[in-house]
Amino acid sequence: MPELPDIEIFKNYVDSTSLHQEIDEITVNDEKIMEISTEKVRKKLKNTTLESTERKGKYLFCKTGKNEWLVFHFGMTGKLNYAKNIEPPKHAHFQLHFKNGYTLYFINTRKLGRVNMTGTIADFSSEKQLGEDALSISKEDFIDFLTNRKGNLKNALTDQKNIAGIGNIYADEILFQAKWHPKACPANLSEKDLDNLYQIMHEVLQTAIDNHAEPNEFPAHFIIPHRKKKGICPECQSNIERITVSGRGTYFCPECQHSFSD
DNA sequence: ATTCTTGTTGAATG
DNA sequence: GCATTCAACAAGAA
Repeated sequence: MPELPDIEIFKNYVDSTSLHQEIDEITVNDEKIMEISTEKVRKKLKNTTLESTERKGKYLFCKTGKNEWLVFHFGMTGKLNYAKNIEPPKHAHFQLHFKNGYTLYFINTRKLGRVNMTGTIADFSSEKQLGEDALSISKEDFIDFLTNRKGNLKNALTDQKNIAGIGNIYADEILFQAKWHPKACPANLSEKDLDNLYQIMHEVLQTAIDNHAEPNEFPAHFIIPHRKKKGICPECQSNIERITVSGRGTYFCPECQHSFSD
């Protein structure tokens, strides 16, 4: 489930498995996921190492020994597996083979993930129009952005150009915790409401990371485990409703979540 | 069998 | 130029 908390877990995974080991070779099994040519990536990665990682929004950046960055975007079904002497996993369309015999498999069931490289994260961010990370954005920038924002609140939270990292699932969670209807108009939020929403955005994302982005480890008051047909609100036991907001399936509690401050 | 799905992009529409 | 909606990508789950 690759949104900000999931990518943070992937970052920790790369940090604890794949750093400081020389890369022997790469394998690309489907060019579709490559945003730059396989040959360029091969030339840049062979005989170097991954030295450190950064996450911004839903992107994972791995700094190489040559001072460039290998970039992963996980799409909707991307994940990583670091292993030795195994049958390559299904859909492991990109593979980094290390000289110690291990391979880092980039598994992308649906081919919506991407592999890229960049000189600097700043350049990459401007190319992709990537906004401030949701865990790094200042309260002032957050409030500035939502003040005068048109459209619905959920769409604003998932706009990667302004707040990077929140996707469909965590937007629903943040709005549930903040008790806002996903279609609420940002203009309905007072300064105090925006302040509160900012705090809750942080809390939800950090709590998810602390719980390994594993929904079945989430606190009982989270809506994510109940985000399904016939789901029951963990706060008031009402039936969770499903609607479409900005083209995405959206689950919310009609009793707890409102479009205006009380 | 049909519908839905964690994401992003670009075309079509109003 | 906007905001909004939809299709496309692809594979699998419900």
